[in-house]
Amino acid sequence: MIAVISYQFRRLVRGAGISLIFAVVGSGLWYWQEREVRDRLSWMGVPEWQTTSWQGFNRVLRSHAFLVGWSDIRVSPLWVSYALHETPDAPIGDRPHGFAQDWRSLWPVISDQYTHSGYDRGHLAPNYAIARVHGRAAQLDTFQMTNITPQRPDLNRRVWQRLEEVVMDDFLPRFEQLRVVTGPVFDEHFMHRVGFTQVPSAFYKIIVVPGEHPRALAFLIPQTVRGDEPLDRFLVSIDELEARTRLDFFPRLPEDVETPLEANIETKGWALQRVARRPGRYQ
DNA sequence: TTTGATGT
Repeated sequence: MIAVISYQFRRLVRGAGISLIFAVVGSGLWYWQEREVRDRLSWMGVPEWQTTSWQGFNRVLRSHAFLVGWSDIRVSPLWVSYALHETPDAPIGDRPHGFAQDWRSLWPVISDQYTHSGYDRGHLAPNYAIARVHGRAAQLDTFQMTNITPQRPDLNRRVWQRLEEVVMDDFLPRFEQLRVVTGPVFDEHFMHRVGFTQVPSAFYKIIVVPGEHPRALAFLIPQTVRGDEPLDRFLVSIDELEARTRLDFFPRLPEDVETPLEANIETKGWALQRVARRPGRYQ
């Protein structure tokens, strides 16, 4: 009798041990692969939230060519991170007709909620840039609703479009490699929602030239723009964006590099005066 | 060829 119990017990222990090995090896592989993907799609670590406030809490959603820091509280991305490199000219895929619900958002975020809201479905990871550099599957990912935020048409179709065009037509040929972090800025006195999604009061975009001596340009653009403003009017320091978003950008950057890069607005070498007033393609 | 959307 005792012999039978002890045999079954040993079998149970052995089974548990094998399960544990699978769990450890499996999660180790997941962690290693996830870290590799994050390094490829971000720069110097994904944005971290300041632990003293709930506003920055987010979880990382991974797509083919970009990462999304998703907030279940704002029902919105807080940041989107992607990499760009020069590619030969080739036709890109057709613009898809609609926007897809993303099963990873806890609350249902549906394209219809934007209809007649007065806000565009504004891309954070841009359709054209991602399609050009990363191909069709990545392009389709940008039409997931977790990559979309409510943007006023004069921002989305004019200033934001002009900025994204300058990134692809000027900054990328000039520097060959770029890392971009972009996202919304919220104002606690402006609590309007589209569906479940909180409407941002402004948007930021940080463009980084990686390397031993990194450069960075940061923009903060309010919803209320007319559309024809010179782009350099919206330049800010990364420190200011960190104060407004309660995020810590590039947490793995060594402090002696981070301090000047994030405190200063350094425009030398970007040839901004040549592109800041370039007219948009629409309206 | 090719950069944003809307709505019929």
